[in-house]
Amino acid sequence: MSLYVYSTLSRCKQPFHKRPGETVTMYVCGPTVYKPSHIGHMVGPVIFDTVKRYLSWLGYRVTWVVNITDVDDKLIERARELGTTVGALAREMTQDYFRCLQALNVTGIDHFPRATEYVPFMVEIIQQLEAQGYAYRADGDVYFDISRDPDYGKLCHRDAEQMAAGARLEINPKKRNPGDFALWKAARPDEPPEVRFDSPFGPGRPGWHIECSAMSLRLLGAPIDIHGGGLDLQFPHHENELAQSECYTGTEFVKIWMHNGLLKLRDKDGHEAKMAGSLGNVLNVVDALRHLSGDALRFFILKTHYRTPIDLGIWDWHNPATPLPQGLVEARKAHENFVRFAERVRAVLGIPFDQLPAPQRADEARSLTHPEHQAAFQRFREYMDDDFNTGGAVGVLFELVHHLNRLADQGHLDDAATADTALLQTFREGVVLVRELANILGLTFQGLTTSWSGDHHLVAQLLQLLIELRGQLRDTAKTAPKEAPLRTSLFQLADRIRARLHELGIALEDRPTGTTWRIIH
RNA sequence: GGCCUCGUCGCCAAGUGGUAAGGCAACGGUUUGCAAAACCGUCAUUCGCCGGUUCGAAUCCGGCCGAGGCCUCCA
Repeated sequence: MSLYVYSTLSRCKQPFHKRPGETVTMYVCGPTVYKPSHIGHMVGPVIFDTVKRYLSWLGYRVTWVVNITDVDDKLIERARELGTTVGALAREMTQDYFRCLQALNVTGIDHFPRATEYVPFMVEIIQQLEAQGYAYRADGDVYFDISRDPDYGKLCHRDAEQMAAGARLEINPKKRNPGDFALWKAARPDEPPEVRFDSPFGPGRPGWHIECSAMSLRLLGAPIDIHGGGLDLQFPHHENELAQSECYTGTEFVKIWMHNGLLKLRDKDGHEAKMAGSLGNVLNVVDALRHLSGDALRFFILKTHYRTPIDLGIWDWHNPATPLPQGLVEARKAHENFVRFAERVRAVLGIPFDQLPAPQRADEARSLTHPEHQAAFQRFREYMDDDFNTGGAVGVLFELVHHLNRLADQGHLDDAATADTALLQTFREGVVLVRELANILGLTFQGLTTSWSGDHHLVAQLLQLLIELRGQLRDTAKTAPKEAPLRTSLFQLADRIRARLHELGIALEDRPTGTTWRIIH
């Protein structure tokens, strides 16, 4: 059993080039912090967080860097629109990004370098590229000359001629080749001084691609084991980053290029499109989290293999009555299985699911006595070893939960007085396994808890009171004679309370062991 | 025009040479005062279409049809 990972460069799954115990470096292109994050921005972080979790579980020591682009055309423009500074806008949007990551349980990022902090090193790289003849100055700008790099185009399998042939871009007369790209952009008089940096080439600011080269090389060094990002970054961003980095260092830049699929959705007429600000069909993370838990959103991302476009289904995004795309509504329903399971576990074992101790590493001692548990463990690992197939892994989790529910039913585990102790032991073993595997995926099995802006504790107490009173109604009704009108009306009253709460987004479940409540939307 | 994906049950989705995981929805049943939940059972002889290779193909090859991404900022 060993890990295989698909690389965009080789176009095939290749055996992972390091052994457990070794250090793995990972760099993923982060956001330009000029707008609140939409759910598409979370796909990469969730996937690579899961990659790190799995690698760590296998025993690798992973260092993961995600950059923050805090100087850029869009940022300048947006700050001007809002009448604020680039710095203030960037700080605010960076905070939004961090909150989103936290909500999705993305905890593995070790460094968040900001582009503006690495300008001197970028200048250094550009100077050397120029000295080596890979770059040329033109009117205050500095461009990378792709014709000097024989490897240019190897990541995306394109060559300059092809690109020139299909060129829709108007040719910048300063460039020697149409495919040349800016390493340094000369300052323009209409730009605020805060985005103007001094350099040997004159005042200006770095081009888009150079920042990732600088931050990844400085913090991780070449070769980086895993470089990730969205599929849309493949060209030109990663192609250019690769070219300039290898020309600068003279060595291999990246071992494995991983690209995740993009979010897609369908409008009312059934036309497919990706989610993009330019199309107006974006769903901000904070808006999504009003209607489903961060864990449910993470689950939604993970249930599809990372290289496949993730299908949000139909979404009438202009209609306030449909705050969520169909795919998220269904993911929330599917995820409820996990939430209910976690509640049951807490009721049976007396420990919240996300506080259960479970092995953190693959080589940690664990005894799986039940064949079903052994098989699940095996299959989960095979899926994850096969290019991080989280979709298959999630399936294993569902099967395990189903199996454990059956055990709990058979052993009457919900009621301590009647519980079968042998089955309880098996149940505990299985639950710990679920917890271990869920943790690799970063899933906590938590449902929606933050619907109310008010006092959560008070709400919980009021609900408890309501449940208690309703329980008395039902108890009275049950003891009343079968045909008594009182019995019927009391039950009707109890049902009405339950129905009304359901409309408010609270589900009541009457179990033999008592009534429980849960927020459903 | 060039490069590249994808098309598996009503919907989502795993499976990439050995005879179709899983989830949602739906339908029976157990249970319940009734629900809900949980459990039991049913739910693709078939993987866009047509050919080919093979003992054997959803999986490989060719063609066709359909959807999408990138080539300009984009996770």
